[in-house]
Amino acid sequence: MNEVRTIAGKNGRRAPRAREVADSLTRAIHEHRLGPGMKLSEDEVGEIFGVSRTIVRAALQQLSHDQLVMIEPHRGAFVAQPSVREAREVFEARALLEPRTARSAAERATPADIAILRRHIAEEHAALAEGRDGQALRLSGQFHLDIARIADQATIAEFIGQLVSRSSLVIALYWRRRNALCESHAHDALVKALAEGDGPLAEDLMKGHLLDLLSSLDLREAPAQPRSLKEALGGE
Amino acid sequence: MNEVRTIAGKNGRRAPRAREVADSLTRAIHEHRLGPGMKLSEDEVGEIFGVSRTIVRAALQQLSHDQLVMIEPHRGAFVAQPSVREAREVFEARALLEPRTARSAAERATPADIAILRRHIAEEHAALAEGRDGQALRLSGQFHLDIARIADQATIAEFIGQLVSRSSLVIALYWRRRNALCESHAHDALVKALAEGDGPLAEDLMKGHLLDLLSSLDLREAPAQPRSLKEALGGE
DNA sequence: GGCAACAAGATCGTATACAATAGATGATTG
DNA sequence: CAATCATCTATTGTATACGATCTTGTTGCC
Repeated sequence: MNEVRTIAGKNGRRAPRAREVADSLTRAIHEHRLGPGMKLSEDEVGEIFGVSRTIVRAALQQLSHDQLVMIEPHRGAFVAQPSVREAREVFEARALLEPRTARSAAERATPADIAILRRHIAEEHAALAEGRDGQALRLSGQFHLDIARIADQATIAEFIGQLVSRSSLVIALYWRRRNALCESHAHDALVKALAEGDGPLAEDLMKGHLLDLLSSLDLREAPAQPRSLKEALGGE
Repeated sequence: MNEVRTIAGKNGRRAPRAREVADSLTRAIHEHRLGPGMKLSEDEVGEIFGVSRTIVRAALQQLSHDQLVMIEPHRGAFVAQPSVREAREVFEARALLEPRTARSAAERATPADIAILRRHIAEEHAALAEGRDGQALRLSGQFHLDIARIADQATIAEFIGQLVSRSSLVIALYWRRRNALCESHAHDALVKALAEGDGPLAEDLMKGHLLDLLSSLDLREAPAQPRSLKEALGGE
């Protein structure tokens, strides 16, 4: 848990630091450097980022609102461990939101938007090629968020952002096959549809892509061993 | 602004108080006792509820995440004033989520669920009859949230809860005709469809209901005079 | 008379200190 | 030897204190 500091190095400006801490933690969760069930002690996190517990608490509350961490009263904050049921719900919500949003995005996408998407996909491929699986996963989620933003729907984008985050936890818990490459092509096809302004196709592709993602999970069994802290240390 | 204390009276238990404060404020906003643009000073709110600024800050941050209040750095927290654009986004998101959710609810609703819905509708009518418009509005929103819960979709229910809250602000800003009765019948029809387990009908009714709601707003003009604090006081 | 610079006041941002609770450790007893 | 209970430590919940920043009222100058 000691390689989380990512952004924490310089605290040159005195901007709202809680946001920074929350973002760092969110990123760490997205990249699977923090796994489900890990305890986030206020003192510990505070020391890592060089801030007071006040800031850490604010950050953890934010993450709690995004359902990324569970705060148990008088116990502490833990990275969330979505149940099978929650996992299904997350993907059902995505199925409701994302296809139609992809269609809107296709109707509005500008060449600049397409360029950004292609760049993110390229980064994702590069990360995968270099074995930085965590970053690849995060960028893969970023792609979905980009589409929502292209659709020019800030509210829906916010929801999708939360869902993508939670999906990252779901994947950490229920992922079946480790060769995650399959979905890259789905993203490529989607970008193509967006570039051509083909709304209905984009909607269909997104719907199928989400179904593929869901079917690549193993949601029939128990939480795939909810790792406790000692287990995390024991594996080392 | 001094009739907000609703729940604050007795602080007998020492449960997580930030949640209580947040809930009270949320309720006050739902009932239009706190209007868009009102300033929520930390000291003031803290004094009203008899808690420290620490608690108030946590509560305000929660509301900020729900987009119910805007926190401007070094300025303070204000009840949000959704722009025309945000107002549209809120209803577009609802249009994506609620109809399908209503369909699911129709397929799962138990007699007990229907009873709860009918009870809430009855309360809503009663509140309207007695001129307690604010509570009627809140209960009207509660109805939509109930449906999401009946659909057994906690995640989507959470989103709809946020959207309903924001809708309350939108209504405060852009409501055109004051005779709010029209929608009651829509709710009655919806309950009927749910009771009969008619999913497609429920979906259609919900879609139409949301369109009606949207069309009863005046979203063509500027923020319908974003009431400043002095205006709020001047009207009294 | 209007505008700009300055000072005073208020409010927020953060850190720290204290109180309360949960969990662990060890002793004690059946 | 196992189970239970008391104490003790570690961590969270809350309040308060201090420093930073913005707003506002005033003053002086143009």
